[in-house]
Amino acid sequence: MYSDERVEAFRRRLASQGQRVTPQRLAIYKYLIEAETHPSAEEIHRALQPIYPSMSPATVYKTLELLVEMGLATELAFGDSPNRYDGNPHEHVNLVCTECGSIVDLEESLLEELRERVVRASRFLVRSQRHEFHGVCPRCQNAKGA
Amino acid sequence: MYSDERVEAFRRRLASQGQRVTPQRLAIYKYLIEAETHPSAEEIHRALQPIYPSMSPATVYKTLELLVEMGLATELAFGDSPNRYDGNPHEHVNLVCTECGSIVDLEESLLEELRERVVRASRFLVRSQRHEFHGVCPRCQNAKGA
DNA sequence: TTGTATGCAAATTGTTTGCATACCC
DNA sequence: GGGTATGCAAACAATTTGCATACAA
Repeated sequence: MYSDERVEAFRRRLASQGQRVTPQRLAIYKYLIEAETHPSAEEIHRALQPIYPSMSPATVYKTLELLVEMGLATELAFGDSPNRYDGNPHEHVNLVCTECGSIVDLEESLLEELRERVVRASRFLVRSQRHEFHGVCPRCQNAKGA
Repeated sequence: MYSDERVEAFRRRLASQGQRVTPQRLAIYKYLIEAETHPSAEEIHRALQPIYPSMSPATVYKTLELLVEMGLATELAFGDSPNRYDGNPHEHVNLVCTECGSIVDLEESLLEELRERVVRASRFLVRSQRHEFHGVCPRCQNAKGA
C-alpha cells in the first residue's frame, strides 16, 4: 500500500532527526494520508479513539504541527471553523464546498507555471503555495435542485 | 479619489438593500480599502479609535462579516494568527511573508485560465477563489543576509 | 416612531501551555 | 538511565452572542 511507504519514510525522517517514533505519531500521519476528508484535529482524535483511547487532543495538535514543519502536511485555515489538514504531497487546488464542508483535491498543471511567474515578478522566496476555490460541489448542487 | 467612489457604491448598496448606512460601517470599509496592510479586525479597530473612541470590536467584526457576504472583501485565515481582510476587488495572488507578516497583492492573468480549467474539470459552482504563496519577501531576505 | 446597528460584557471554541508521568532510544 | 513525547487540566485568544441603548430611516 502506498500510504505504508509514506509512513515508513516519516518514521525514517523522525529517526534521522533524533526525534522519537511513537505509535501515536505514526497513527496520526497514517490516518491523515489515508483519509479523503482533509480532517480536522478533532476528527483525527475521534477516529483514533478506539485504538488509542487515552490519546489526548494535545498530542494530535502537536503532531500535526510537526508534520507541517516537516513539510508533510499543510494546514487549511478557515475563519469560522476548525483548521483542516492536507497530506497530499503534490501541488494541487483545494475545492471547498460551502454547503457540506467537503474539500477535494484537483491536480492542475498550471500551478507550476503560476509559481514561476510569481517568483519572477515578486522575488519572493516561495516556501509553499495554496489554492482554494470556494463554492458548491456537484452533489450539493443536485441536492438543492431536488 | 478612487476609494471614495467605492465607499459611495457601498453606501448605495446598503441603502438599496434596506440596511443602515452608519458612519462606523463607512469608516471601516474606507480604512480597509485604503490600507495597504490587509488589516486584522484589531488593526482596524485600533486605527479608528481616535475618530470613534466608543466603537466596539464587535462592530468591526460584524461589519467585516457583512462586507464578506456582500462580496466586497475576502477573509484571509491563518491557523495561528488573527484573520486578515482584503478589500482588493480584482482576482489576485496574496504573497504572505512568514518573517514580517506582510501581505502583498499580485495581479496575475493566469488566474482566469486556472478558474476556467477548474470549473470545467470539477463542475463546481465557484463563488470565490483564493491564492496564497507563503515565503520570505525581498526585504526580509536582505535583512537576513545583512 | 420603528426597528436595526451599536456597544458592552459575558460566553464560546479551537488551540496552546505547564507539568508530572510514561516510554522510546 | 536519560530525556523527549504524552496526557491531563488549566490557560489563552480571537471571535461571537445577548441584550439594553442609540440612532438611521
